[in-house]
Amino acid sequence: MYASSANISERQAAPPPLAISTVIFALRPSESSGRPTLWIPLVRRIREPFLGLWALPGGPPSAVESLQDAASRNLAETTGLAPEYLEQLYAFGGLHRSPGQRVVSIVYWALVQPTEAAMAAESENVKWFRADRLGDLAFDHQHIIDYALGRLRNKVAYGSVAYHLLGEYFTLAQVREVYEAVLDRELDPANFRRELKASPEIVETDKYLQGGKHRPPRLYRFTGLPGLDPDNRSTP
Amino acid sequence: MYASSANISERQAAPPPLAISTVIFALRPSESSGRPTLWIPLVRRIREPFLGLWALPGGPPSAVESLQDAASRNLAETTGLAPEYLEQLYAFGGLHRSPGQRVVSIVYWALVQPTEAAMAAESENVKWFRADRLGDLAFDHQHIIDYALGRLRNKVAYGSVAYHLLGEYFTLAQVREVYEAVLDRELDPANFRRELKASPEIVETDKYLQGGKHRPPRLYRFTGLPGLDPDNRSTP
DNA sequence: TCAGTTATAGTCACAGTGACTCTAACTAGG
DNA sequence: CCTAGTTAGAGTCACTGTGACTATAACTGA
Repeated sequence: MYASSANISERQAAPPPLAISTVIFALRPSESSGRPTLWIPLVRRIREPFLGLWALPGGPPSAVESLQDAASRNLAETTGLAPEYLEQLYAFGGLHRSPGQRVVSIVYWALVQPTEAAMAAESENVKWFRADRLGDLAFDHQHIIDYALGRLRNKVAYGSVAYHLLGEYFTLAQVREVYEAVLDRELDPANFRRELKASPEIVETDKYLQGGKHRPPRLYRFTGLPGLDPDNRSTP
Repeated sequence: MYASSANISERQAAPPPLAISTVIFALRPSESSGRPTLWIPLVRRIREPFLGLWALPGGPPSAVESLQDAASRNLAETTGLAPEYLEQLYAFGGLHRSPGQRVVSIVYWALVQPTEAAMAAESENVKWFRADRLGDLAFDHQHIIDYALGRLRNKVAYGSVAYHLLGEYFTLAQVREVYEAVLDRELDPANFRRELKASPEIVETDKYLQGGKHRPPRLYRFTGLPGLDPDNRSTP
């Protein structure tokens, strides 16, 4: 009775087309406050559906690259950047995500460093937006970005992922600003510093950041693993 | 320069075929100790590649069902059961997962209740195995199961997912046995009980479990949400 | 030289938790 | 009926991590 299910496994129906998309996060100073905020690059739709609207960068995976390589590639193509952190987010496969044909999207999310992000390529059809001020997006991309933001917040709160949004050297106050921007709440500077100093992945350097109007803060480095798909490091 | 990337998004190459697979967990008493252990149903391959080996239940999604519905369906087809908990695990898309054609598998993981699992359908080509004694599996399915086990452990340790492996009524000691089986270490009964009693999702009933050789323990119920894809509850 | 600002160290009270002890309530066997 | 054995379940104690807060250090700019 149930044995026939093994047959079903290999019946070939018309497979839904597959796409890879990537939510790319980087920090940029806010125009108003100057404090770091999250930004996301989007590409303009140049055909129907949703012609003219902004959408996540993406496309079909080529036959000779892994899913992660496809994500990495469309990140490079839209921004010219290499990701500091890249991880699979979720596979979205609802029936009505795209008008007309049904598409299954495997979505990745990436973090890139601000120094690079500042000089990232922009053009008529590629533009960066503040993550909290996106306007109308194509498809279900607003929903996907919300989901990615949730994951980012979760990973920042419980993991050691915030450093991938910073450069090689950073002050503890800069790390705190990243946490505050992502989690959207203020943190006690003294307690936050105590917590970071307890982490073995954060090491002191003998450099200091000069140029402020106050006592120069010490610079630190992150010595944890580079964050390329930690969930899937050994997956073929 | 980068604007052309928007074109790439829609160039149509031959898309890799898509499959949905499901890792299904249930508790059964161990033959030796009688304590609960994790079991997984597998289906026998009835064609090449890997003819005769055991594999995860799965198949292509039909054009008219969501990915989760497809997972739910092949769960019903192989075991005759409805999942108590069902969540997306990961999309595996390496180039060499399957000899010959490249396949992208979106894998779900499920928990089913032991009362049902005990009477689950078995046949020549569908059989349950202890999760820690599987033997040689087809494709990369051993790797996928290891990954699912890691996720299960993590969710048990930090979430409230263990109850979906139990029936409606359970004693606190039974919950502890589930934790011990999944996490593979012993837990202090008194402290564990204190922790559970602090959780508002676990409520006392006025029933007791009779039939032991000792003081009858009180039965409790879980009042949290049913665990059908909490990550994706509102995703189209 | 002093005011302003941030860095950095330190203190205190409290909540959560691991290890442990003690009593309650049942069954089984004589 | 009594006692030993077993698990249920309550409670204690010391330690640790953490939020709130205070105090001092080191710089800049007027």
